[in-house]
Amino acid sequence: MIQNTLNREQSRQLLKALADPIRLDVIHALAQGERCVCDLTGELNLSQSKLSFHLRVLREAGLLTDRQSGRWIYYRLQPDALAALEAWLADLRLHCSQSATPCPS
Amino acid sequence: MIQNTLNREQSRQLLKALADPIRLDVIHALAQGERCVCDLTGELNLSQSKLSFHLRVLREAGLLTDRQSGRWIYYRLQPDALAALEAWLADLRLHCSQSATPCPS
DNA sequence: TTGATCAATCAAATTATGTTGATCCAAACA
DNA sequence: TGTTTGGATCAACATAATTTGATTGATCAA
Repeated sequence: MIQNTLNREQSRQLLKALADPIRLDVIHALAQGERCVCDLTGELNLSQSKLSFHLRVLREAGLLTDRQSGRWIYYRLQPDALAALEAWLADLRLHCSQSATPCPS
Repeated sequence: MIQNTLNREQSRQLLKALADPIRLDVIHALAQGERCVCDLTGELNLSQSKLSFHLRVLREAGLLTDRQSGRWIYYRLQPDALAALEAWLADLRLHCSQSATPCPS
């Protein structure tokens, strides 16, 4: 996530990845800092394959990055992705308060 | 959406509502200002019931408000909801770059 | 090496979401 | 009133996403 203006498809990917209760738990856990997968499994009380599935969704959306160290894999939030989404949302607000021209037009 | 700090469930509702291509089209159309349902149907080339379904999802999530004027119903974006989501995202970024303590801990 | 552990992946089953066409309701106007 | 129009809703169907349990690959320690 290098650029900071998202197109519609990119924003949808991010939103879809975030729009799940388990993935939000993961996001909130990682908002406190980087974590190992084995720690997350315990902290969030998830089966290994379930957590792995959701980590993949978040990673593929660009919201997480991972690094391996020995046997362990550490995940962390990608703040750029969050910032890009914030900017996208901010843009939406700019002109939205304009009233409609009355129907029938 | 009066408060501006969302809990996990509220943010999930907003994200889930946004995470759909048709609803993003609706959001983008309304980002330019208020619109009547009949205009949106034409603009986005959607069947009436399909649009109505998606408008309801967005409305119930708190992202849209509607007003009736005669036969027509006008929808507009609720900028507070977008702002609340932005604030929620910004919070997530604050401490996320802290490194993990190495496993085994 | 061998066995144990961390984590990713896969196929099958389940659950959740979205679509379609029909029907209903309320407002407007003849 | 009766009819038309804008829009919401419903049930049946179609599609997409998630969960589960089993399997695999890689790393490390004995």
